[in-house]
Order: sequence, then structure tokens, then C-alpha cells
Amino acid sequence: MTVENSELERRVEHFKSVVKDAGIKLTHQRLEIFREVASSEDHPDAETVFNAVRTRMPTVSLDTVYRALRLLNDLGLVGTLGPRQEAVRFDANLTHHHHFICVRCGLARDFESTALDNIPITDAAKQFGRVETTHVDIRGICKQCLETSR
Amino acid sequence: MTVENSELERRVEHFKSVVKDAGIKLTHQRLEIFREVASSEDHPDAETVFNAVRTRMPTVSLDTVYRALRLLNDLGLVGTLGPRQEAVRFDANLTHHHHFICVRCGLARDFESTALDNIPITDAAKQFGRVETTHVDIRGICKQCLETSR
DNA sequence: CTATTTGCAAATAATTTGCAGTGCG
DNA sequence: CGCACTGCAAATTATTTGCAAATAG
Repeated sequence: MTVENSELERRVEHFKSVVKDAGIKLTHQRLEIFREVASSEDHPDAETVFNAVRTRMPTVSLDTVYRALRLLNDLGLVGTLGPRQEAVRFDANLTHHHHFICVRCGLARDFESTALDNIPITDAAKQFGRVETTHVDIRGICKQCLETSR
Repeated sequence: MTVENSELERRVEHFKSVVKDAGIKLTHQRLEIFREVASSEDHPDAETVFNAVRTRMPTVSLDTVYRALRLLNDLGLVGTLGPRQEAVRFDANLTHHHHFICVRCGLARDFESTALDNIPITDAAKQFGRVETTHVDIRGICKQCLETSR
């Protein structure tokens, strides 16, 4: 699935200006790596980006892809699907529930809300297939982190 | 943070009955590992469960913890925080958006919805700290998978 | 008893890092 | 031309697996 050209060009221009403003070098590989993520709607992982970029740029290495993706993430030019997890975390609460996630320390807490269990599913979502469950992820800063930063 | 005793006991009884019905052996280590996840509200990872169980059962090994957690997950006795990801997946769409995730093949697609951007935050969530963003994850089966299973 | 399960150690897979050569600004 | 960046190979981290000994039912 591909992003339309006008949107892609907008993203590439934004990338160039952010990179320049950050005083970071605009290398051929960084441009190709960014273009690859920015032109896909597939949420590719590092390996997938590597294989795609490699067809046009056979000398690129996998670790450069990792380094570039991390850089893009730090610059806020790309995000990741779900909060960056170090390891899989388990949950024995089997009732339908939602999560509060602290973006600073990773604290995760369940909460229940029948209102959120029943939010209306937009047609935008239904077009992709059959909907089974809806989870709301609320991201923010937990009380503990708010205090320690004061 | 600890789960109340009555709830913990209910979970342990459910665990025992599911394990028995599945014809799987109820070992000391499985019980302790399940009890650890079921009594915590912290969404521990395998290493954390291992360290906690180890204090009461010094001979337990880390790989037994991994095996038990995977078994519990397969039996539907525990869930994981976020969809099980093999690798980090990137996203160059920086607008506020939500995700449709296919639980069968992992396909992920963005969609936008001002209605979902503005769902009311319950007090239940506010008590944990300062809320920054709200993401809705819709899980289901994508069109492609629905067709191939027909 | 006997098939499952465990603990150990070694194998994988994703990701990161040290280092010497290369190229952007 | 200098320092950030790249490619290579080796290190780390989370997780899985093969195998002989231990144990639940």
C-alpha cells in the first residue's frame, strides 16, 4: 500500500528541513530510508525497510537502517506502532479493559470503562475487515514521574 | 500494586480448572508463575516474574518461566500488553490517528477519526497522572484473512 | 509407571556498539 | 579538510530449543 505522491513529497521536504535544522548530515542512505518508511502504509520493521532500500542501494547495511530509524524516531520524524517495548509484558486481567501508559517510565495500569468499551466504530475502521475488540490506550505521565520531575 | 485476595483466589481457581480441563499437568512452578502474574497489577515481563518467583522457589529457571507464560497465554489465562510484536514497526504518519490491527496476520492500518480523537477521558484514567494522548486500537480480522479462511 | 515437564546450556532473532575507512558540509 | 556517518563484525538482550533427569497423575 502506497502513500500518494503529494503527501510523500511533503513528508520528504519536512524531513529535509528538520534534519538541516538539527545540524545533522543529510546522507543518501538516510534519505532513502526515510523515503521508504514515508511512502509505505504498511508499518514496516527495520528488516523490511532494509530489504526495500537495498534493491535501490545494494551497499546499505542493516545497522545503518537501525541507526537511521532510531535517529528519525528521536527527531520525531517517525513514530512506532505501539509504545516501544523492551520485553513482552503479561496481564491476568481478562475482563475488557483499557490501559494508561506512562510514556516516561513505562508504568501500565488497567482501568475499566463501559463507556470506552462501547465507543462507536467508525466506517473508516470497518472498511479494513471484521472488528473484534476495541482498546483505548491513554498515554501520559504518571503521578510518580510528575513528582520526581518537580 | 497488588490484586485483592478474593480476586486472586478466583483467578487461581479458574487457572486450575482450565489447566485440568486441558489435560495439562499442574506443576508447582506453573502455579507459582501464574499466581505471580495474577497477583500483580504491574504487567510484569518474564524476567520480573522470574525474579519474584525465585525468592520463594530458588530452583526455578528462567526458561520455565518463559514456557509457562507462553502456555498461559495460549490457554487464554493471561494476555499481553499490546499485540505481540516480533519487531518494532515504524510509522511516518504524524497526524493524530488510530490503528486497525489484524490479529491473524499482523496487518496494521492507520485511520483518522476526530470522534475518536476526542473521546471523553474517564476519571478512572485521570487518577493515574496527566493524560497526553488517546489512541484507539481496533483489533479484528482483515479482509484478506477473512477471504483466505473461507 | 510413563508421558510431561523441568533445568541446564547452547541456539536464535532483533538490535546495539566499537572501530577504521569514507563522504557531507 | 574535519568530524559525523557508514559498513563490517562482534556484543547484547529477549526468547526459544534440544536433551537427560525429575515428577505429576
